[in-house]
Amino acid sequence: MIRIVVADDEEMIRTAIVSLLAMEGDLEVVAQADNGSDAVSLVRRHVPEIVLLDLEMPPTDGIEAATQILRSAPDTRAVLMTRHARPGVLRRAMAAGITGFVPKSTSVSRLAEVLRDVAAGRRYVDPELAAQALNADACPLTDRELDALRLTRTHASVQQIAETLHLAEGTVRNYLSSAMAKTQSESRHAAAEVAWQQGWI
Amino acid sequence: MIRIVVADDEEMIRTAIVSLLAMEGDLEVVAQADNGSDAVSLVRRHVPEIVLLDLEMPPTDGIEAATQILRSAPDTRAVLMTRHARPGVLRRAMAAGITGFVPKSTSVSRLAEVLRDVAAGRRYVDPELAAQALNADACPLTDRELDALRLTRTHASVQQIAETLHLAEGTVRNYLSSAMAKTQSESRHAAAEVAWQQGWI
DNA sequence: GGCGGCTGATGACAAATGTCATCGGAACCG
DNA sequence: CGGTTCCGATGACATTTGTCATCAGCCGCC
Repeated sequence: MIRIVVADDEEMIRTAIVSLLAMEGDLEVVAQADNGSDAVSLVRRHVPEIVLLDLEMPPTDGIEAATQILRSAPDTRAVLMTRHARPGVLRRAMAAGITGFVPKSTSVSRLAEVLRDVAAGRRYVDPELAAQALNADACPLTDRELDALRLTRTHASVQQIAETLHLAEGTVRNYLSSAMAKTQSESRHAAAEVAWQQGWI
Repeated sequence: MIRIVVADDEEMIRTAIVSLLAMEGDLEVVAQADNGSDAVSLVRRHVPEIVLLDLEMPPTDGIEAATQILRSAPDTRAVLMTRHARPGVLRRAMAAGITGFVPKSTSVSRLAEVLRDVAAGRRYVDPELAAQALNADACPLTDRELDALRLTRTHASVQQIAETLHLAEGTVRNYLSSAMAKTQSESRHAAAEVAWQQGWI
């Protein structure tokens, strides 16, 4: 029996996945969570073979949850699911030590196969995603540029960004200007969008 | 046998829903689509009792698809599912003539019950959503203000918005300024976000 | 018939944003 | 040691964006 903890904030899909996985005979869902931090504590309690994590889970996202889980339960293998497969995310997820990565364009029966593979010690990365990630450009942006873009996505003004980062306004403008040039965008908002789409932030 | 067409762009959840509904005995999924326009033509072909539509489906969203479906197949009843239940959306969906509205925080078994209710001629609206919608403020924005905000969400500049809408730049600035005042926002981007969160666009 | 709201526009002005050149310090690498 | 890159800053400047007053036509409504 392969013991699994499932975390996804969307009830409908989580319950659907759990029901279908439960019918697979060799898979047992021992606990489920609707957010990242619950997932961390549930894994600590149940120590399953596999934890299946949604990437998009506010406030703690899947990669962050996986990082914490793999630190406290190094024998548990983490498999990430994602809705929108942004290229750079795979790179960050691999760096966090995850074992499997599937897009939500996978059927649940296929997912079950992947979970068996992972339990058997193999890794699984969706080939489409892997190809994307290999073709993807490495992030050309510096840490501070990424900081400024992250805050831009929250609709903050340059002044607010400067305050938050404890920088001068002009410095923030410089970072954003540089980020816009690197992403060939015409506004900081568009640049932030590009960085997001690429999975850089 | 209740005949159903299901449309959701997310494969994993669509296949999961379809599998679980199929086990219900009295429900039969006769076709499925991963976008709005396919859903419209499938309903035209199969003329099911019910069409189950995801709200968030690019490029044609669920409300738009429902509108077209109910025009060409007035006997089919439309049920909308949504991930993020923005208050104003329910109002627009009801205006489009949908019969059921469920959030994706519903389990699939509960969904099956709702579909039976709807097939039996009843309406179903998630009570949580209904309460939200009743408390929600009516949209204070004019059509043109909404147009400008919609384009703002795509990170277009004022100039680009003006070109797209065939307006003078100054006019667009006026609309946006007015929208910002009505939404108590400090930038057009924030105003667009508010309008989106409220379900006005 | 007048009032109010929506649409569309203009002009003037202030504030925010983006561009560019330039500087200094720190860290890293060959 | 020198070169390069990142970080942080400044000042001057152009452009974009937002504000405000004002105007005109159109429509619906009392």
